[in-house]
Amino acid sequence: MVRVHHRAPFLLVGYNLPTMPAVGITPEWIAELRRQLLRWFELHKRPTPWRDNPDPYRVWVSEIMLQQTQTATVIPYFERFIARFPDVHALGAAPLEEVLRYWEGLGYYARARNLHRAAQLIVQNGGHLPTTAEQLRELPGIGAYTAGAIASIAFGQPVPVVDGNVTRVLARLLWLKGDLKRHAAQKQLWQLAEQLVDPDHPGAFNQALMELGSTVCTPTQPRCPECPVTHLCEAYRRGQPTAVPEPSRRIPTRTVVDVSAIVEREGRVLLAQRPPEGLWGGLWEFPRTTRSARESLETLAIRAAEQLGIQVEPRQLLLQLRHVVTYSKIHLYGYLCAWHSGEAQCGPYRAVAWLTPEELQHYPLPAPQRKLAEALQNQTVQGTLF
DNA sequence: AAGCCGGGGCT
DNA sequence: AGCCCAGGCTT
Repeated sequence: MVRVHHRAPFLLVGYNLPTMPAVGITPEWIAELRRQLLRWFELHKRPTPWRDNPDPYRVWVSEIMLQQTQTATVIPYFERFIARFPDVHALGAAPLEEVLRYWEGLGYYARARNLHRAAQLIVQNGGHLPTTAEQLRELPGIGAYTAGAIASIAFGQPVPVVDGNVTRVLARLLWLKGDLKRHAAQKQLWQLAEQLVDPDHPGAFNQALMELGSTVCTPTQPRCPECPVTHLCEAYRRGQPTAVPEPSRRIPTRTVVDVSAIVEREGRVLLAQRPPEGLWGGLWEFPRTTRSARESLETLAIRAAEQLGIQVEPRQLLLQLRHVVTYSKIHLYGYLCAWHSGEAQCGPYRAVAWLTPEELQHYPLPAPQRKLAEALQNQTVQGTLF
């Protein structure tokens, strides 16, 4: 016998997939979860431009931007992007370089490249987004999560979504132990979410689950007093809301030093374009390289200059140092292999250009490089090494 | 299954 | 200054 408003009996069994509860998800429990989440969401959802006007194209753009990026960060980017590319036709017709310029600062630039490619595919197929998760999934940049999000939010399809927020909320509600990033666990979470999603309000339900995860059921400091479903939450009942989900293995990080060379000539600065794929693909940057942080600054600067193929000339060359943390390896990004009489040729870089400060505005740069460009314009670049 | 993308938030 | 976060894609 299970009573509503009372903890359902959880029984953790470990025969095959020990992360999943065998008992506890009753129809009453699900109905109460839906009711409470939908009510809470209606009261507490953050106003966003894509919620104010959820046409499929806008939902799509917002969901791509929201991958790995928080809502507050996305909003101003979304508004600028939509103002310039108001529909799929405008996006498909625009040059990639301009799309990247509007994406500048958001990171993960493959998202912009895929969005652009997908827009062109959609235009070729009549200009309408597919309406089912399965069909959406075929577009570049749309995986299981984004397909479910667009299908449920924009088209009202009763399909689930599982992202990091949903994973965390479900782990806490149902006390799911183990590494939930593993494929077997993710598969189970999708099945679970499929059972839970409200068939009458799939978009609101999915957004409610994610919104709860991002504003209340947060990773390190959950605001349980503000949570509408503590009475359904096993982690809360145990008094250990942050004990689940358990952390998964992390790739160790290393500190490296990132060196940019600012080469000026007759009021122009030297920029290089990165290869179309990989880190900062297709973006431009001041010629730069990275080296192990263990070397002395002097050695580092000399080696960096050699690496960039630039002869050290005190008045022309400025090296800006910045510490960065990468995931697992030290990147060596690109180099200029020749530098003579105003001509610069490049190795892994795709192209080089001498740009005036005005022209610099129209080229997509990674966020740290844009900051350097702005510092250069404001004449605040200091720390000359030579 | 594991690693690569790259910003921002938090401590 | 360093740790944490995370969907899609490649290998």
